[in-house]
Amino acid sequence: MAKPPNPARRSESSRQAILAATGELCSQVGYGRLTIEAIAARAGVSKKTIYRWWPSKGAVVLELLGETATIATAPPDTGDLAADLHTMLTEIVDILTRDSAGTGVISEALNDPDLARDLRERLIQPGIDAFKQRLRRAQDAGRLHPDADLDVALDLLYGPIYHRMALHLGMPGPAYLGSLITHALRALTPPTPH
Amino acid sequence: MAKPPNPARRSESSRQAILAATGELCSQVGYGRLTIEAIAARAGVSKKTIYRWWPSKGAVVLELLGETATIATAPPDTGDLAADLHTMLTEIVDILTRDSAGTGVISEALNDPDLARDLRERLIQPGIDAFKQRLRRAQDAGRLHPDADLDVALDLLYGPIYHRMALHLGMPGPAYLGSLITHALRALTPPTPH
Amino acid sequence: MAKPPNPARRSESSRQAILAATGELCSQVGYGRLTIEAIAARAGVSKKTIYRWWPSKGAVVLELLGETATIATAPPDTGDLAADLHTMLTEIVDILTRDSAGTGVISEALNDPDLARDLRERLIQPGIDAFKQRLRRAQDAGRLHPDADLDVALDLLYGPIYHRMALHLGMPGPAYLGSLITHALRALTPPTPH
Amino acid sequence: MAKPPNPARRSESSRQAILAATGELCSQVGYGRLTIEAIAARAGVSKKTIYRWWPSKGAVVLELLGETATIATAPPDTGDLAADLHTMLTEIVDILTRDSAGTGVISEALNDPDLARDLRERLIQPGIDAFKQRLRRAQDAGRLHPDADLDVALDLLYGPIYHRMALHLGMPGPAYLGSLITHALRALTPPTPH
DNA sequence: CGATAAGCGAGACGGTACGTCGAGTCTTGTG
DNA sequence: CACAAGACTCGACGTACCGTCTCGCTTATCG
Repeated sequence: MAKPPNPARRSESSRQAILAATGELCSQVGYGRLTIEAIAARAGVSKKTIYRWWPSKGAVVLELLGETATIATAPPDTGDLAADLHTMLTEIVDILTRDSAGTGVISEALNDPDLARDLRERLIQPGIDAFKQRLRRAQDAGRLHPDADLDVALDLLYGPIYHRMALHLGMPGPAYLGSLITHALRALTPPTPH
Repeated sequence: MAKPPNPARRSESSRQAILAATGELCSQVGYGRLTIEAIAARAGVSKKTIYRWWPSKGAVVLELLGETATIATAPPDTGDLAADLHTMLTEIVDILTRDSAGTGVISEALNDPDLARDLRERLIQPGIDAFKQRLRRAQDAGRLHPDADLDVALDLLYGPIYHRMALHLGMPGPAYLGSLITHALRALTPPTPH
Repeated sequence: MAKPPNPARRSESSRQAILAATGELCSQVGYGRLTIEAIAARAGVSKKTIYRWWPSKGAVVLELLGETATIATAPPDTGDLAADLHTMLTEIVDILTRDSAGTGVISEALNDPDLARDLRERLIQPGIDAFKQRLRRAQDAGRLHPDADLDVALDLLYGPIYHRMALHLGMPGPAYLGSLITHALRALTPPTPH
Repeated sequence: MAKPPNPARRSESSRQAILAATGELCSQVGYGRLTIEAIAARAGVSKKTIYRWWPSKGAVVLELLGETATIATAPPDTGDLAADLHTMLTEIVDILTRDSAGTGVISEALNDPDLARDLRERLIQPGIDAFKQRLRRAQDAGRLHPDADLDVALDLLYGPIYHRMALHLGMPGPAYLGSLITHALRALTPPTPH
């Protein structure tokens, strides 16, 4: 029945227009008030064209985020672990602070399992992999305890950001971020030999 | 113009019926598919009555959570800090796992500043206060570093839960929670004198 | 069941306030947009008080019309039949032109048999009786054909007014009214003996 | 802003279903209790589709009347003026008696200038034109006074019907209609030469 | 190289829920 | 017990978007 469209014949210009319109509207009215109807109108595109390629507005914004993001790239490695972590965390904070697209997709995904899966697979997991990769290097360099659980590390470092976002406790500034990193590393670092 | 109704004349039975209906529907169809229309119908109540006392469906569910919650109560204090933290964290995990009401309100609040404020003031802040109160006792008992920043402690302990919730990384089980607590405490504990 | 209230204890001041408010609102917003709610608010009266004494907004306006009207009084009799008819018809035209109360009640009565009955019995029938009384005098004076049907006379004289009102053909001015009277009387007058 | 829809793409089947449902409901519950909601439900049509093409329920019923009506057609001309008038007047009486659609639209139009204009232009004026055309022929044939004012004729003949409708005096039967026609013609006919 | 099938814009369609309005009823407290 | 105040249920309003569905119109393969 549901015959999937042929991606080869897809109009790239329409795709671009849709993502552009989505971005503009999202900054103007916020993710909550964003509608497919408005995106189509602003992009000069048929609603059908949007529904042909995306299952929901969340999926469109997700793709927009993927377009913009530098997240999934290789982690920075300056040799200074704390500084690199600071860079990585700051990027997430920026995304969640910049406009409502980031928090919007996260909020939508909380009620939409399909979107949640896409979000995790396309944006989150690559970021996690990069993070772990960087930490493993630090571990190899003896900077972290050799038995340190990297999942725990992930939670300790990224957790505070999402905690503060979810409960509106104020996004962490650079200094506070530094403090968090210090504490987290202390939990993961082998006791300094005296 | 918009004259606020007189709370003294409010029908308590309607309020109860609305909250009950909200709870039932939320478990049945999930927060996302919950509608004011359905709540009114199931509660045998006029939509107007709902709109008279709550600004949005999120606000209704928030009040329902507040009704149910034991969160804001005094924190447990068995003397065993790690065990008490486990109890407190488990409660949050339960709330976020039980049904879609908890995550639903959080997701809604991400796009609705008014709801976000209510959520923080009515549910979150009391919990934070209780948490800090417990930690301060531990600090006084020398269990924590005297200079430990309790905000950092909060973030390190609760952050992982919201991190995993927001990104659908799987909610932490008791064991993993224990591991997190161990790590977090290590970051907050004075170095054991050798 | 439906226990009728005791008219003796009725508050005359409330009644006055309701009718006054009705009149003012009717001129301001028109019969169509008139609501019981607004009448109660403007009159400083409980909605219940209105419903206690009147079955519908149409009934209130009807009573207001009855209060204002001079219709039911004795017909003018200057001896000049045509002039007297002109006076009587002009009064109706005035009522239907002045504000939306007159046409409003008529329009409501078209869909509300109870109101229709009240309208006819309280306002219309007395007017008809007065009209016929005047015509009968003319008949006795030989001014009309002795066999003339007064119902027909009523229809011929008043019909045009309601015709033009109902179909929005423009209410007749004094001159046109005169022409109508002339024609109607011609139909009712005995052929002049040659 | 308010972009009018493209009539070319209009669904004729929806239009038919709407008018049919309107007719059925109007006979069943009467014009007063007719609602757009019920029409949409019965017609299996979205409310939006009704609002897209009609401004109000009155407009829908008006179109239904226009669909049904034979009014605007050429007037009958059997050579017998009185008989032809009887035919024409009877048709109006029938429409106003058949169901509540006719009186309903008239009552609505009394409070809605836009509907009133549509009613007059689409239904009434063509009927008036046909009526006058027939009378002009009678005039040419010497059956009416050459100076007779056809507007007066219209008022004298149709007026009684609307008078009795508006004031609920009982719709005229065939005999009474004949009597009215006789009288009206007497007012419009040249004095018979002796 | 011309048919033909696809994506496309436009936007009408059946739906669902929205948030508001007013009707008419009911409750509470006052005089 | 009539009244002012106003909360209540009910039902309809008119609107907004949803996601689906024709329509013609490119446009880009493939027989």
